[in-house]
Amino acid sequence: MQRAPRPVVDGSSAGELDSDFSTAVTRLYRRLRAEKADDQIGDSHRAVLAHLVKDGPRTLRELSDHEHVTPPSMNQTVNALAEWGFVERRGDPDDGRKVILVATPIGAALIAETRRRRYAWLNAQLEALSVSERRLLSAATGIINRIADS
Amino acid sequence: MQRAPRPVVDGSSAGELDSDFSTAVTRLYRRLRAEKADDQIGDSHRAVLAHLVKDGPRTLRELSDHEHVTPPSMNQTVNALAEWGFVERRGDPDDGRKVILVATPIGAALIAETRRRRYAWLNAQLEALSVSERRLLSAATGIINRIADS
DNA sequence: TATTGTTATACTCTATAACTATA
DNA sequence: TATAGTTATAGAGTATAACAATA
Repeated sequence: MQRAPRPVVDGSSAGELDSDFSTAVTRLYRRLRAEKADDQIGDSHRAVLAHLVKDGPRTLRELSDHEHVTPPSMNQTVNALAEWGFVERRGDPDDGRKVILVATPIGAALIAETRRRRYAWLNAQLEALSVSERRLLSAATGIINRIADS
Repeated sequence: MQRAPRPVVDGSSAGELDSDFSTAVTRLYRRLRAEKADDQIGDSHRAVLAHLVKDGPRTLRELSDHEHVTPPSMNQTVNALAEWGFVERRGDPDDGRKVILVATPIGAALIAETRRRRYAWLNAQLEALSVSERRLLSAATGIINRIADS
């Protein structure tokens, strides 16, 4: 069997990147989740609430698209957030089918407080990087978001 | 209440990065999982099998440390892989307590085949990037792995 | 008919607690 | 006593299928 050609190893060819990059993202995701384990609110719930706080009210469909989960799945997440008093369901005056999800003041406060506490571990890792490495990660963050949204 | 100071916005300060970076990683993880959904083998199982194929035999503890999950959790993953014939359990001749997990030829073939098929979506996204953006992501991959391992 | 949201249900992954075997 | 692995069980998050209400 012929070996796959791998002339370039600096990451400038896409074939080199895919599995390495994918694996790295997956492993960091698990690590982040492990670090943030015993928090008030789970990771999925927090992501949705933070999105609502940051970017304003959204419909269920918009939320499920944004987080790349199915509408029923998002509905359960929203149910929990509503039960806890962190979001409110409001009808859309223009379209009776739609439901607008809005973060409550309590929800916004939770996100603010969580941000202060929650990223302690990651923040420490980032502090340990050089300035140029942080700039690099910052630039990578933009690219990663673009890929996630495409 | 006083606003948190945010003089630098180019990502060179760690405080800017934490939540943005964390959110980006989480969202890309979900997107990757959504893309890879109907595959022969789940994401967690694949990661373990790929690790064994790439880096050779490992003990259960080594695997659970590497993937940042608990040993019982990893044990279930390994049980499934063993049932499917993708890994084999072997005793350690030097330490009767240890079990060495080894990828079988079938397991290695699955990873090879999966690599060809599985990253189609991500690969297409990466192809669409410029060479310098790919270099940037490649460099970021190293940093991400370092953070995940620390 | 198509779209939005919802309910019911099941599956995957991971965790904690408790146990066995070996060092 | 400590460590490696395992079993039993539970919880979180997500998916699919089926349904209701509105456009």
